[in-house]
Amino acid sequence: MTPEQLRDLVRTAVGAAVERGTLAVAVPDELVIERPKNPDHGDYATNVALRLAKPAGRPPREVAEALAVELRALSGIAGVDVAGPGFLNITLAKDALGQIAVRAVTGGEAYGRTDTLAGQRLNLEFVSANPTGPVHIGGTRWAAVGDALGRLLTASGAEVSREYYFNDAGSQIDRFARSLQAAALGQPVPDDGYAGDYIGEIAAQVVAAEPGVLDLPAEEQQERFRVRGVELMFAEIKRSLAGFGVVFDTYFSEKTLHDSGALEKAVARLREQGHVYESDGAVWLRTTDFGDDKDRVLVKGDGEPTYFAADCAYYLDKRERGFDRVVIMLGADHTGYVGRYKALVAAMGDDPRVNLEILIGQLVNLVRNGEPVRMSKRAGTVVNLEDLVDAIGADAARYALARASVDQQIDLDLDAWTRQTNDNPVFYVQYAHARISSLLRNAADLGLHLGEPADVDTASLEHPREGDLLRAIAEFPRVVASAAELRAPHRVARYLEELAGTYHRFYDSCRVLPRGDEEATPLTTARLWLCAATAVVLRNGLAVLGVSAPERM
RNA sequence: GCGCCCGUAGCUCAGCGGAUAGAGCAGGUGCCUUCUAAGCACUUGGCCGCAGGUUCGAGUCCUGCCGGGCGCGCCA
Repeated sequence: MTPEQLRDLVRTAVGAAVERGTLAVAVPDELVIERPKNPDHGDYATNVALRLAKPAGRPPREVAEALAVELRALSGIAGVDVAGPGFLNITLAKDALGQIAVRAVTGGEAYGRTDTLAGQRLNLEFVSANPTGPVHIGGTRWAAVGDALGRLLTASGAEVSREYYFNDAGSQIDRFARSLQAAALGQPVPDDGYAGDYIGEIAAQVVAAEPGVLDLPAEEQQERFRVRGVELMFAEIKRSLAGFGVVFDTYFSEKTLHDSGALEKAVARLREQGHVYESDGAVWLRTTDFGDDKDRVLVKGDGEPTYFAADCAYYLDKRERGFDRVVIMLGADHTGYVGRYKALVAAMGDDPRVNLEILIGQLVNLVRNGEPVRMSKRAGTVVNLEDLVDAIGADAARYALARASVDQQIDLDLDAWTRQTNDNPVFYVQYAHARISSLLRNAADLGLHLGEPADVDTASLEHPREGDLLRAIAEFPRVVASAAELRAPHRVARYLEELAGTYHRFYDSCRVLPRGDEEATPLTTARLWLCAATAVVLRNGLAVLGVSAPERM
């Protein structure tokens, strides 16, 4: 029995009590089934009686007693206790709890998927690093978290499109082009330029791709470096992201907005809505009408549109492509961005609470030998995605970045994550999977197989550690659903660590395979199902995080 | 000054208003003659930053303060 099925039973019990006349309340839509920390409190607990006490006009414990009577009569329930202020502690029948293992194994990759977000069309934008250099450590965090979030949302039934917006117009790109040009000509880096070994490498590639480029007039030459450089740099970024397991549905070029006239269209629309004015030779959007700190410039005094104007056009484009919710993940250095973005959405006539969601994630600091690593883009001492992967591996990198709440700054200790010992939680989780894989291989060697679901004696799983494991497995769909809803992929990682620990403890006290000349029993088969179910959840959970589930370690 | 995030064990951090606040690491003591010891068991360690408030119930919600990070451009 899953917690969801139990919730339905509790609802049934409330209905029965109302019908019998022992309780006079409306059956609640939402009621919470939780897993008690204390094993003496049964398999599951619900606070429904505490919630219903007030509307029923009766003390919580009386309500609880009335519900307990009804619940005890239902099948699959072995016992109900009223405890504390009025909690209902529920113990499931052994076979009902054990069926979780069967459900997980037969569900396979689908176990954990729900339809809690069905019908939502989401555009999920993350990374969006400009093609002026490799994806740095901050962008790498969004790659790990954003990709995991995308998988979570999909698993919860939402229709998700992953998008990478890149700036290939404007002054940053000009500076990039001049830096490449200088490098190719053997000149020093311009004052406002980009440094780092990659500049020289890209410059050399541009020269190789366009043999005559160095003989062109300066301006034309810079243009070639700009176009080719962006192309090459972006290919590099895509390659490193792909190596990290992150691929986008759409790579959206800012330049196309400029070229298609989308910016003018967006400004015109805002003007129609009556939120645009002119001052000091510039065109402004009155974002202060929508809670922003100050109004924002759309078109500068020199006639050039701002980046913000492109944002307006980009938002409009997403909406016109049919996304009802625009989700954007940004670093903490873009916090100031939230107010103006909400305002622009409101100025467009949309509701920022419905159509927009900006997820701000805190920054990543690198630590080596206990000392913070000072990074400077200018000096080229930046640690980027590939550096991190080279140092600690893609699995560890993705896990390390995804296991922390995005609200929390990360001090990523390169030494600790380089050690690849059990300091590293990802190995703890992966090890559990490898251990099960090995066990199942050994079982097959002994001629032992899972067999048909109907033949499993799930009631034989009576050991407390088996119950712990079954309850942990049963949690997975709820963990996925809540992590998706809360936009918190790190919950999946923490859950997996808990599950792995629960499995290791089960393994330690419950022998699965027969020893020596012992015969296999129904319990042997039931435990094989339990192990296989655990492996399914570990695989599915790691898959959400984009981390491999090794068969051997 | 204003806005956002954080403050929980020696360290790094979990904790969707519920019962006795958890994990890993670090420290201590044990457990491998057969399923992976990258494991397990036991143990040491807490004014959940401070002060009020809401609630049957607050680490969790609200207000104020203290401390740390980030941001506040006709840059992108």
